[in-house]
Amino acid sequence: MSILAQLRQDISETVSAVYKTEMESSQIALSHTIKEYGGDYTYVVFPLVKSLRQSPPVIAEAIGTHLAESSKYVKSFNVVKGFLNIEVSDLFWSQVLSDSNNSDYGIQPSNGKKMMVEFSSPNTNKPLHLGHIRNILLGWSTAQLAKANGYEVVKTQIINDRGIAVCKSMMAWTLMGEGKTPESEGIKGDHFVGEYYVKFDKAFQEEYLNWQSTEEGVSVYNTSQKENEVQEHFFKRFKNNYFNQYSKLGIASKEMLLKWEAGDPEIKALWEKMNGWVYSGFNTTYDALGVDFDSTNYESDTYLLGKEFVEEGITRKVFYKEPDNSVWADLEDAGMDKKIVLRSDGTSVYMTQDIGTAHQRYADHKMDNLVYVVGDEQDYHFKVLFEILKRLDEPYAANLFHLSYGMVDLPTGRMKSREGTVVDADILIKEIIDEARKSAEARGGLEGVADKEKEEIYRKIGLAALKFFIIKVTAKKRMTFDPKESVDMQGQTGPYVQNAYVRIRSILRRLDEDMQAQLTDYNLADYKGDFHESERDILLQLETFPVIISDSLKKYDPSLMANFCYSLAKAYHRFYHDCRILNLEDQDLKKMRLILSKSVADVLSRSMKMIGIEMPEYM
RNA sequence: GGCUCCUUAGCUCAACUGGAUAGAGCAGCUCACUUCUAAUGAGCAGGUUUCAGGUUCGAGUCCUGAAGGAGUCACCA
Repeated sequence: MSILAQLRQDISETVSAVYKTEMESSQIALSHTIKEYGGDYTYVVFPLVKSLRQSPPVIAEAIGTHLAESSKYVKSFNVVKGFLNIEVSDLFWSQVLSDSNNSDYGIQPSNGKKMMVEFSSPNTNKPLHLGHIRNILLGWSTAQLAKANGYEVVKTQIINDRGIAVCKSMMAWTLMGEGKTPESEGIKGDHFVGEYYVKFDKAFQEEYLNWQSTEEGVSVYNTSQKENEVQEHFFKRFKNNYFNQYSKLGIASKEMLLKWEAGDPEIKALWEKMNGWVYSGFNTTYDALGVDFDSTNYESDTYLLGKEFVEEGITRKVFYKEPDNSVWADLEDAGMDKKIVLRSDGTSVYMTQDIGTAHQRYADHKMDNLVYVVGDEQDYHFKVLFEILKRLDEPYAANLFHLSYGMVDLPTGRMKSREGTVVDADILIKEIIDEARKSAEARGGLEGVADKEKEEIYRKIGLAALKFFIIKVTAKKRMTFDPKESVDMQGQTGPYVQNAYVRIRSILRRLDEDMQAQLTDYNLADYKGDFHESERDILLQLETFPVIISDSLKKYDPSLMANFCYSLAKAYHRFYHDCRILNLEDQDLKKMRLILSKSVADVLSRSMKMIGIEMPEYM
C-alpha cells in the first residue's frame, strides 16, 4: 500500500472513530494543498456535512484533532472553512522517498492480460507527415503505459498498400519513371513513390483541363450541366465522373487495379517493387523516431476478410439482406444509422474489412483489449464498428477503444497536400535535430565528447523537443504546431526535462566508489533531519508517479505523463537552485539528497521513456 | 440541416474529473552564474474561463440555450 493510501486509511478510521460512520478509504479524496495555505494535503469535508449534520469547520476540526493524535503520518493541521489542511510528518516523506528509490516504483506486475494497440497505419502512396507523428507518439506511449500497468502489449499497424491510390503512383511510374529508382535518384523510397503520386495528379489535372475544351468535353458540359451552371463549377463537380468514364489515365489506373485484383503477375511484381521502396522508407522514419511494431497487417491481405463472418452474422440476425443482395446492420435502436456491410455485388466496404480484421486479430493474438489510434474524423466509424462487434458477441468487444485525436494544424491553418503545406516527418525530424545541434554548439557544453556521441546527444535532444511538444497536448484536442515554437528548448519542453536529468547525472558521476556503496546501504529511516520545502515539493511529485501511470492509461491520455515529467523536472530544478548537495558537512543530509536526486533521475528517465523520449547523459 | 467534438492570459497549453484567490511556458520588463551543467532559478505584468440562464455549500468542469470553429452524416478509405 502506498503511503498516501495509508494516510487515507487513517482518515477513514478517524471518521469512523469520531462519527461512527463507515467510510471506504478509497472514497477519501486528498488533494495537494494550495501554496497559500499551510499544509501538504487537503481533505475536503463538505461532502460529509449532510449526513453528519454539523458545520464544515466543526467536522474538519474534529477529524483533524483525532487524526493528529492517531496517525503517525500527520504532524499538524489547520482548518479553513471546510478544508482540512494536513501537514504530514517527516516519516511520511522519508517513506515516499524510500518507495520511489526502488527501480520498479510505480510499475505494476503482470495482470495476465494482453492489449493490442494499432497505430500509424500509413498509406503507401505518400511519406509520413506531422499527423502521423502525433498518431505514432500516442500509440507508442499508450503501448509503453500499458506495459507499465502490467499488460502484455502487441503494437500493430495496418498498412494501406492497395487500391486505386496505389495504382495511381504505379501508373505514373510506368508512364514517366524511365526506369528510375530511389537508389538511382538518391531519394528515400517513400518520397520517391510519393513524387509519382503527385506526378500522376498533375498529369491528370492537365489532361482534364485539356479535355474540357475538346468536342467531347463541351458536349458533356452542354448535356449534363444544371440550369445555368458555370463551366468551372460543373467541371469541379464532374471530376470523379471524368476520372471513371473519360480519362485515359483514370481508366488505365482502374484497369491496373482490376489486373492487380486478378493477380496479374506483371502488375503484382511492379506493386511489390514499389511498395518495397516505400517500406524501406517508412522503416527509416520509424527508426529515426525510435519506434517499432510487433506485428504488421497489410490491407492487401485483409481487404477480403470479414465477408464470411458477415454472412454468418446474417443467420445470427445481426445483419439483414436487402432485396438487391446488399447486407446491412440496423443500429437505429442504438441511436445510429443503418450501415452497409456488403455491397449489392457482394464486395466489401471498409467496415467489412475492419470487422474481419478484428476477428482475425483475436484468432491470432487472443487479446483482451484492442485500442485503435485513429484521427477523430473517424469517430462515428468506430462507434459503429464497436457496436457491430458487440452484437457479434466478439469476446473482446467490451474492451475496445478508439483513441481519437484531433488534427494537427499549422499557424497558417490546416495542412493541405494540394497546397503543399504538409509538414513532412523526415524533414521535420532532421530540422529539429539540426536546431538542437545549433543550440548545443552555441552553449558549448559538450567539449571533450566524441563527435559520434555528440550526434547521438543532438538526436536525443531534438527528438525530445519535437515529441514533448506534441505529446504534452491532450490527445482529443486539436492542436496547433508552430515550427518556431517546437524547436524551443527552454521552458516547458523536452530538453528542459532532460536537463534536470543531466544535472543529476553530473552530480552522481562525481561520487567515489565508497560513497556509492554507502548510498546503497543507507537506510532512510536513519535520516533524522527534516525536509526542505523544495525537497517536499519533489516528494509530493514523486508520490503521484504510480497514480499517473495508472491514470494516463485508464484515460488513454499520455499528456498526463508528459505533464508529470515537466512538474517533476521543475521541482528538481528549483531544489537544485536552492540546495547544495556535494559539499555538505552533514553526511546524512548529503546522502538523503543524493538518494532523492537519484530517485528523480530514475523516475524522470522511466517516465520520459513511457512517452517515447530518451535521456542523454550530457547536454 | 441532424449528430459529435472544441472555445481558458497577446500566443501555445494545464487545472488531480464538482473544491479555496484558475496555473505553467513562450513573448515583454527586472534580477541572479569565480559554485554540483544558466537548456536554470527568482520577480513584475498579463483573466468577466466565448455569451446568457440553471443545478448547489461551491461551476472552467454538470444541465439548457445562443454565438463562433471543426468533424461526420457515400454501395470512399
